[in-house]
Amino acid sequence: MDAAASLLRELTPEQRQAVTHVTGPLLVLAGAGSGKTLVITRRLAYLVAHGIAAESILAVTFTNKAAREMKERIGRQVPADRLWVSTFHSFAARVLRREIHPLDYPSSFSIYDEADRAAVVAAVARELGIDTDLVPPAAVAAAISRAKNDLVSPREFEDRAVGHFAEQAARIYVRYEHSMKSAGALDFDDLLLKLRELLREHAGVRERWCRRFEYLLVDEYQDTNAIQYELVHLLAAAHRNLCVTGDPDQAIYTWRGADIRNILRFERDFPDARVIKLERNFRSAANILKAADAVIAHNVHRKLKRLYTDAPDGARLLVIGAFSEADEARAAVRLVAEHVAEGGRLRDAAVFFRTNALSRSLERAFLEAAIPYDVVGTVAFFERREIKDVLAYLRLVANPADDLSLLRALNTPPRGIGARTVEHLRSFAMTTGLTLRAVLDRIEDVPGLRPGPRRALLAFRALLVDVAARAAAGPVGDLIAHLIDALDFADHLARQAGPRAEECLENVQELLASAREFERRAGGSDLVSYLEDVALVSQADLYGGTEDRVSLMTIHNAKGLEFDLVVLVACEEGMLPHIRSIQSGADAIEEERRLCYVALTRARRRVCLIHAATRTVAGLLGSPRMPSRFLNEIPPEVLECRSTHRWCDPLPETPAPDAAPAPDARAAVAGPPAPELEPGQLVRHELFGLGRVVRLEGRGRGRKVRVRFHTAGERLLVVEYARLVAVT
DNA sequence: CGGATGGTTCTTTTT
DNA sequence: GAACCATCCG
Repeated sequence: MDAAASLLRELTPEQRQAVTHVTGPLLVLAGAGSGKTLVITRRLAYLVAHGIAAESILAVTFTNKAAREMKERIGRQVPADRLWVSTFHSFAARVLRREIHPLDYPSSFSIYDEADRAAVVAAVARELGIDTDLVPPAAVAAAISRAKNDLVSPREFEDRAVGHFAEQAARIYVRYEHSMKSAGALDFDDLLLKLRELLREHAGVRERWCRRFEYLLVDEYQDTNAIQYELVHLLAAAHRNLCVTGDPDQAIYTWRGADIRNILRFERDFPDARVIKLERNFRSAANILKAADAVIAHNVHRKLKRLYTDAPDGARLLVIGAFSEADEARAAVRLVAEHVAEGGRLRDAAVFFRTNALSRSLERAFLEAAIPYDVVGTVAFFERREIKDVLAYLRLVANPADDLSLLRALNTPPRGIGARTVEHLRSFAMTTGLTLRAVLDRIEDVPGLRPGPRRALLAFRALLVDVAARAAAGPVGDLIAHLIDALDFADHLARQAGPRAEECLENVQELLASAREFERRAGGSDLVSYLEDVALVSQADLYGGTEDRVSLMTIHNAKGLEFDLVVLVACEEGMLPHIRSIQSGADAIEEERRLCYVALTRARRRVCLIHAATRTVAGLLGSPRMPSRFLNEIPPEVLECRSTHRWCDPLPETPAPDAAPAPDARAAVAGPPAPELEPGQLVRHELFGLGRVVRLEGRGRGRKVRVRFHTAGERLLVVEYARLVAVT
């Protein structure tokens, strides 16, 4: 029992209670920074240490990354290989692979992401001859998603439809479902819905999984939606060994169907539930906590909760007024540079923003300052065009009914199959009720094809047959490598992507590497599970290498993370709270306030809030901007206000050697030793690609190098930070 | 058919 | 500023 005893070390009495609670319902209301993750991992390890079989435990987290980390942490204390830790969506997909048969789907079903759904909606709208100006596909896609979350079937949707948009959306919804079904495809909402259907209507399946998982834990319960709520209750109904954790003040996903009431009514759902509040904050300096507390206190619809800390006040929160977004970005860079100069590491600093578009000016500024950064999920890796192109072939092989993937692969790279040919194929498919893949097999019967396209189609079919054979024979990595080769993909990218070709090719190489990595991690190379893995990665999953870089991300992506320094940009009316929320009313404003709360409580030591007086939105300079109302909600005594004109120039100097950061931090920032540089030397920069050294300037730590990059133009970089690699 | 060109229209947050 | 489109020409 030594292992079990060590699991209780260094816990507060409340934390200990939560960890040692074994049977029956448990609600852990965990304030920001109160050690929630610690409690969850310790508790799961505690269960295993007390003889509960790991495979009978299911833990649901918000991202796959959180799942992986949690599993790893537990694994350090007890054997955790057989523990199921995953997101709702991954969990659903995993169960459906084994159980979906009664719903008349193939177990190799495709998973369609948001972009795929939009494409299907657009295609369906076109088929139905619907004017996409009056009925925008994006709005229809959103309406369909909302309907699914509210358990509204296409038929019910149709019955309720009032007005042109709703009526047309209803027609599209009906046809969309049909199209998904015949493609053997599920969208994100379907994953949860189909699992719900199975558990409700197929007693055998229900019993199997309810018996299998005797202990359930759901993290971030405040952000579960109605279907997730129902799934949890279906699975826990028999044994009621259900632990949920969360914080209503950190609910930031109501816009996609999450319902805070799920967590608020837990005690009513389970009157005998044990409720444990974790209110002591171990993360933030007291001033930061005071500010966050004061802001969130303005929310009316709220369960009262008080966070406290023994930590010292720390610095005041810095509020900076900038002129423009460029000015703001420079201020952010300067703050990060100062953090490093004071001995901090880049990986302990983060810049948060409300919308993705705001990352651009920041990226430019950090690039210019040659400070390495990581952007979490701007264009998510797996949504890149070249990646989706390659994956389309794999998806098609895994699920030949997947028409969307076929259409994508059909003429990428261009092989002489144009819109007219596609129309012939589609109308033949429509009249015969065949999938496009099946139409290819009967290409001889398709009327109206000219010899050129017909030959191209035959070649395409032969390619698919070849790829399918290889898929059956070898690992996914080999398959991708073969595809890149067989498609002449490098050549294709060079033609299609122009100056970005190299970057695209690198992405494709990265895909190959990730497939190999998957083979290692999963210990197998099953194509279907690889594609599932790919489809369900979240933006946050791809973030967080071991490298020392400053993090740039949306507040939503910051959930669950913590940093010494947090810079929050665009603290303006219209951005935070966002204009759309201002327009949609009080509840939306409260969610924006929770976002602000989440942002503030990520910080351990230092918070800087920046607002700009002007900002270009959609290429246009907007009207003057007001500082965010949330800034006014912070008590002035914990604030320090500045404007950039007294403060921001001159630009940050590289710290002098004697004022240098601690050796370990410096080493981390500097990375590998700089290569010997001289004019004419060919070098590679991680972001700018290949270039040639023009000139060296200065000496010592501040030494700079001017490089003319093939694609990124000429740039002046600090040698120490630029991480140039000499190319011979 | 495919690539290039120029015009138009957006931008909240994401599993 | 970029992503998406419609249109035109080789």
